[in-house]
Amino acid sequence: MNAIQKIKGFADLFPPESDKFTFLEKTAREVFSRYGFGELRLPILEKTELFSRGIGEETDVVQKEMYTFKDRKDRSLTMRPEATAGAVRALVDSGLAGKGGVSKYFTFGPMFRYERPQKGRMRQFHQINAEVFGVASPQADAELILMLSSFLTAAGLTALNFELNSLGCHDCRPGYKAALSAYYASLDKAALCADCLRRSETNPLRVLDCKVPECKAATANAPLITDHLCADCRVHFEAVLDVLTRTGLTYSLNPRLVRGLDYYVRTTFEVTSGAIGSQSSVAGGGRYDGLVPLLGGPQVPSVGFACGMERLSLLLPEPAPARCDFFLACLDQSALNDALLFAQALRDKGLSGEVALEAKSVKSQMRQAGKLGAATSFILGAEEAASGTIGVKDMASGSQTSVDRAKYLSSL
RNA sequence: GCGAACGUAGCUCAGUUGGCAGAGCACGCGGUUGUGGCCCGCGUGGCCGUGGGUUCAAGUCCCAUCGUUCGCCCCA
Repeated sequence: MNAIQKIKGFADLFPPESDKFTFLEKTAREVFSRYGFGELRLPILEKTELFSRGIGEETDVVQKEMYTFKDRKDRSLTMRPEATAGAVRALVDSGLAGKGGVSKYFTFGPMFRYERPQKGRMRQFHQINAEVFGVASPQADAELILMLSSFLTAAGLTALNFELNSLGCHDCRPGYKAALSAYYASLDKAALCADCLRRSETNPLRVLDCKVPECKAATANAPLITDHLCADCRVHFEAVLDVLTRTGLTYSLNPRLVRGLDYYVRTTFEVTSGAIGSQSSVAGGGRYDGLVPLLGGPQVPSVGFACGMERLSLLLPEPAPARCDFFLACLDQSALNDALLFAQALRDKGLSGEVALEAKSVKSQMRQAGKLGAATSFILGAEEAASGTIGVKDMASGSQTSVDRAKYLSSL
């Protein structure tokens, strides 16, 4: 029989890789709960329309990256490519959106995008998301960014860059886009790369984020969004920055920070690392005040972020091996059951360890005990089985004694 | 969707101008009665990614295909 392989861009996570994911989730839970966030568990499959409407029909994600298929009743369904649209749908669906007040949720889970895999980019990847619904204030943005920062710090990730920008709102962004288009029109046609020539029509903001040196040079003097913000947007952005500055968070302003999803307004931010290859963004987010109404709900201002677990995981050190209190070596086939029962009793007392499940040579069993880093080895052979005793060897010193099994257990 | 590199033992990788499939690690057994780490000996383990082609002969050369990796793009 031929073996069946996993599909491209999908990964099986074994320890210690899976331990890193568990650690990230545990850390996120602890930190987020200090900020009053509750866990939201969302479906992975949604109606396709949720994403095409929520993320934006013209975005790359919707145009060419979604896992979309028909179900048995011919409905178009999509494996979620991101979490925010689903979270908003859940909010509206459940009636919470109409209730007023503030809702704060985090959610973990897999996302799916049909892209060419590379370092830090999988077709199934995992995010930690947090969303705040119902507050328009800049303090909500600032608190969320601080929470993200606290989480990353708690996870031991410190060499990260925080970049912030404001994309303006539906009042001031059109004026800025017009100024930008006028600027591109004034440039020599050869000044931009082929991609950017196209983008200057389709997505003028994206040109600012191009990494091609000629484009960087050509846009060096381009008008900046931060010079075109309306008064409200400017005040909002400055309030966010004021809080972050006063907490001592190191950040940089990046007026060229453009995010690929249509729904962002005002504050946007990104956290990057220089240590994980070309997919350097480990977290990103921003304010999306228009999304809830776009998905059929009332006007509910919102702000959120997403963290890429695979990318964070690349920055995490190898976790320490699990503590091993004991290894129970069994030297005689006939004593295997007694060995297992003794190990069970030790584990019931809260100890961690392993027991021989087959009677291999003493040497190999002791080697295994050493390899596991067991603090203590127990040795159970025919002699001990008959007399109700067991050998107890301290692995660090090598000294060994014989004890009565029942008495030993009751002394723990 | 585009580009480049790479697929040989469980893992990391050698393999010459085409000529009997290799090492290290890991695993198993042993180095005098039932005791780990260091050291030593022996052993298990391979459709050389897959399918064609060239050749007396292919891991090696050619074509195709699948997969992996790193970029582009995009984003977390």
